[in-house]
Amino acid sequence: MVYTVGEMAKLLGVAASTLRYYDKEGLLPFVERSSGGIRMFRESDIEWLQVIGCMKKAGMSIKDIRQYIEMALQGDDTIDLRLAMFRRQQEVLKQQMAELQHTMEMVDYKCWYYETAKEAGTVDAPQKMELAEVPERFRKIRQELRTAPGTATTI
Amino acid sequence: MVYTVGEMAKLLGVAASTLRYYDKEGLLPFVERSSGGIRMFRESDIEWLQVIGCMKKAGMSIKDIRQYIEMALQGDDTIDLRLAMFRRQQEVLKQQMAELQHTMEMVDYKCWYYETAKEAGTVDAPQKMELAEVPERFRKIRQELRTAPGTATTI
DNA sequence: CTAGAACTTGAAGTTAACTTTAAGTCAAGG
DNA sequence: CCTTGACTTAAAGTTAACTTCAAGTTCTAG
Repeated sequence: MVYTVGEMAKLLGVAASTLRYYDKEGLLPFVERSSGGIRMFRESDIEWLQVIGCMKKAGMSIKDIRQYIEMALQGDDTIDLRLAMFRRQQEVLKQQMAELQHTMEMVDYKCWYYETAKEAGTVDAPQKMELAEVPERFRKIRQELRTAPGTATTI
Repeated sequence: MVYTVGEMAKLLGVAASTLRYYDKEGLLPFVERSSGGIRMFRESDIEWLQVIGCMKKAGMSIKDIRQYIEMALQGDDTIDLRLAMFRRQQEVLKQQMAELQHTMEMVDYKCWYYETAKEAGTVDAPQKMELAEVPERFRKIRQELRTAPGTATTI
């Protein structure tokens, strides 16, 4: 089974123009063409496309992804390089996860903040509350929000 | 203690031009000016800036953030709206977290894939391995990578 | 009082990742 | 054979979020 660019785009849930753009940027050198020049995506190309999609979600640029594709096409000589690349990406993702966790704590705090404000009818309630009255799990983030990053708050 | 735009930028670890841009976009209506027109950031403005930073990390656009700032300046009438906004953002973050988790699984799989390839000296080793030989925790993601999204693989 | 660093603004420039347009080509059904 | 819809390319346009530039102003230290 082979697919045209439009069919593959539909299958993956992206725009056909995106796949053409990726091709132009050298991300799809493995896609073959018909005698008339039309792209023929093979079933096995789906894996390439899924990996590209995941690398994009991991925050990698088109340029970085092309490097990976080029390495992969070079064959077994680049296994070490590719392994190193994914190991580095693992670290990047861990970092992203920690940041996301932190952002979530802030949003949780803000939800509590506005729930408290709603009950009292004014933001003065949470805003002027003593730290000791604030639920324990929000104390750290509250302190953090009120000071510049990297500013130690311990006296 | 008040800060100029350059001092505040340094404190927060961003470019001064970024703060000026945010101001131009209406994100910093609370920042006062000296008689000569120079921005004077107050200690308490740090909290606003931290919240803006967190909202950005959560993937919100400048425009969305401005809406929040405008609501906050309107006072207690918009508490409900602001609460709804952060609740929605909570959902968005949960979704992001799930995606990041999934991306991580893919990268973990790829690390295993290239470690196995490295040992064997060829990517054929992991590529052509039977599903049963693949470590259990990578089977699902391997299947997923090899098929289009939403394609059920259970026969 | 003045030099110079840091501030001000508006406008233009940058970058990444697409998307759209225009002009033309291919392929399948009738 | 011919229509029609999907394909092709190159080139231009879009968008968000900044960054840089140019010309002028303010503040601080000597």
